[in-house]
Amino acid sequence: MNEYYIEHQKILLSVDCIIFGFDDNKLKVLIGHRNMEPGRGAWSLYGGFVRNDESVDHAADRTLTELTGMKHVYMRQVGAFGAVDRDPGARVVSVAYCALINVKDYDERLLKKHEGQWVNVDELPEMFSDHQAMIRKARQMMQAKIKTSPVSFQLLPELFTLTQLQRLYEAVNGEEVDKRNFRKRIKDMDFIEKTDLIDKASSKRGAALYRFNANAYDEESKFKL
Amino acid sequence: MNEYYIEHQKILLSVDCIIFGFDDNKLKVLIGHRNMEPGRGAWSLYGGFVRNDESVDHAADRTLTELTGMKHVYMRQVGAFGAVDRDPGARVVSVAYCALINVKDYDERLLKKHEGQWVNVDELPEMFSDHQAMIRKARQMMQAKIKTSPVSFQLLPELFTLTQLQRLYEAVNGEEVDKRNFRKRIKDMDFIEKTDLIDKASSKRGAALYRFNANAYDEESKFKL
DNA sequence: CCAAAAGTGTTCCGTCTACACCCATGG
DNA sequence: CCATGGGTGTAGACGGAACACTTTTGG
Repeated sequence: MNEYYIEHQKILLSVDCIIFGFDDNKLKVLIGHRNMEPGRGAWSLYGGFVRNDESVDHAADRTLTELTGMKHVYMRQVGAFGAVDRDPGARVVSVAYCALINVKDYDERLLKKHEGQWVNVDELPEMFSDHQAMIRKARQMMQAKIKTSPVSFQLLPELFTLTQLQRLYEAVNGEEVDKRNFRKRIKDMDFIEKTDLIDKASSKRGAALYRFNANAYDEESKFKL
Repeated sequence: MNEYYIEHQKILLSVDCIIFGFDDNKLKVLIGHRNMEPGRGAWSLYGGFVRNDESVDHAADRTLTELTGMKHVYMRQVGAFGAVDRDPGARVVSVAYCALINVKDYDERLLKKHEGQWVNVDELPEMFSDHQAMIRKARQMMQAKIKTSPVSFQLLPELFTLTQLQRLYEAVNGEEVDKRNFRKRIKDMDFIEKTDLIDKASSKRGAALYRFNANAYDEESKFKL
């Protein structure tokens, strides 16, 4: 009986990437126009089919690299989306992945070639299939993660100011927090290191630049924002 | 180029169920012997292939019902497992689901027919493929969930004592908690209702039986254990 | 009568929250 | 000289953790 279904199963497997970035104090997601029928032209996440000789994780990495030129990016599985009619053209089950990138780091030309657009995660357009639901789920994951593990730094340049970090935190969670309390929590985490450098771009006085020291951070470190 | 991969994709899609139960103050998982080559006879989760005309979620429900006779069971997706060589016989990607059932509720005959075995989640045998990893991930999800949402009641009979609930909580998290503090937290949750009934099975004195009132519990209720 | 589980409050300590003013500088 | 964002400390409220004894009853 199992053999019967194996022989006749006609399900395609794809991946979709929810690529988050942080810019202009807003959490953004990178989307594009779908380049296949059905639904050609609709707003869509970037995705692709899983190849026979690669893992599902690898398919997601590859999709991201093809789009941005970036490698070794922080990426986590969001989940499988498997409704029968989620793709009107064929039976396609898709595994969604969430990637966090620094908006300044990708290859501009590649992005232009693919006509990628950064959109505010709170102002999504109509999108193909269940892609909005994928983004919502990814954002929830992100909100949970950012409080207890040092993922925020993936969205920032190597050197950042505490105000940038705070604005990022606020953008992800959709609410403002007290500056003094926020900075107090940062001080408790030794692996967020103050450098001697000053960023003069954001203010006249200048703000100290910080760096996340991944080596100093390890399993027993407490992360709490 | 996409078309090329669609045509040639040879990936099968299955589901696997991590079925948790609570018995003898231990968290258990229901496993069986694999009934297919390769790996026939190895310890394995219950699973099956996704049909062309059903959602992935539905495939998981169906698998559980075929095994236990139970419907409308609490079930959540754990994630997709997609390593290339995870199944030595074919390219199979599997979506794992976690189900919580009350050990007394399933159909004994069906379970016997399938030769299901409850094993302590802390003492798993060698298992087929990545099934141990699936169980570990499901357990982590469970530990996170049980603290903030009322899933524990899925593992208990409708009427239960506070000691049972506490032992369950301890079994999931692998550590003991203080009885008085635990009961204080229960008192704060109005949707955990004390009944007039007394359970005499567990002690000479008898213990009050409680019930989870799902109607009284709603979105704005706070759940914190 | 005693073993075994049920049931019950208070104190302490650490953590989180609320809150307002001075500083440095470019224009 | 002033507008703009950077930087700093304290007091009070709240929530979590530690902790021990009495009750009931079957055997």
